[in-house]
Amino acid sequence: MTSTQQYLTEHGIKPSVQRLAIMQYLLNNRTHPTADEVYQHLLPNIPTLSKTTVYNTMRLFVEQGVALQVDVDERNARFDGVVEAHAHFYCRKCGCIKDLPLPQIRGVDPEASGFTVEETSINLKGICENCRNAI
Amino acid sequence: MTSTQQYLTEHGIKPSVQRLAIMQYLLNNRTHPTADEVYQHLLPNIPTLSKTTVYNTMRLFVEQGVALQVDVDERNARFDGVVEAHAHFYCRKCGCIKDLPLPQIRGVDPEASGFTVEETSINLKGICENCRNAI
DNA sequence: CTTTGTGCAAATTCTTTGCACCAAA
DNA sequence: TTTGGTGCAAAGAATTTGCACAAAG
Repeated sequence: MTSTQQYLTEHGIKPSVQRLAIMQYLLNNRTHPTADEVYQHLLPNIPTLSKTTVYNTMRLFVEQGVALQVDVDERNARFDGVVEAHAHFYCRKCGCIKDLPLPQIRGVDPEASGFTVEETSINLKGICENCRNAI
Repeated sequence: MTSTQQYLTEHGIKPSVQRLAIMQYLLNNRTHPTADEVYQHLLPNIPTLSKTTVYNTMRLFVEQGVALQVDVDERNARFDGVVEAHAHFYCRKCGCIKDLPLPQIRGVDPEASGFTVEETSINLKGICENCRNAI
């Protein structure tokens, strides 16, 4: 049983009140929230919280590998505290984002979960051939 | 040999000068350009072109299924005239986007093409269970 | 003390909207 | 003449930046 505080420390992140609250929120609410959603939900508990801090913290989390930025909603950046490999399903009607275990993607019935899939995208990120050779 | 004009017409798009030029650009330059890149490249030939028209046209193209919006670059929307299923590789250093045939993704050596893959994301879009049942 | 985190306000950037003019059928 | 396309200017929205204050070791 590793505490959130330990978790952050192990990843080189100093655990401030704000950072702990944001990470807790990401882990407890797996809704892939926007920066604003995180901000709105934490504001009652941390009245001095600013959106800048949420953005700063999200960037730090992504850099340190304890969060992912999900690029499925073209309007807002969304963040995910689950860093294990999995796929995302984005609903065009209500805007929700659901997790899908990877084996399910390759299964016989991609819509077994009740989703109507209209589009699938696979995006890789890294360093391209040219940039790698240029080092 | 289907002309671009026929191609647009077949998909319910009236082929104006601007629309033809934009579709030609997408098909000839498979660089997944941003709206601004399309605008800048076409401006010399169509001096009255406005960015609004580029955005309008891109939305129309995506709606009519002759272009895709690629969500791999968190800063800008990018567009792709190739609508056949394929994956994208985004280079974090130079910002280029390369196409990858789907079979390559599942192959033994994902980096055979010379890319260093740091992150893979699979995103589905459609209608979720709740929204489908709510109709 | 010294370093790092926080947060306000302003700036930046991308995209959309409102509206008027233009073009084609 | 009516419909739809184009484009300018302005608005809107998400995110970043500059800077000063606060907190922690």
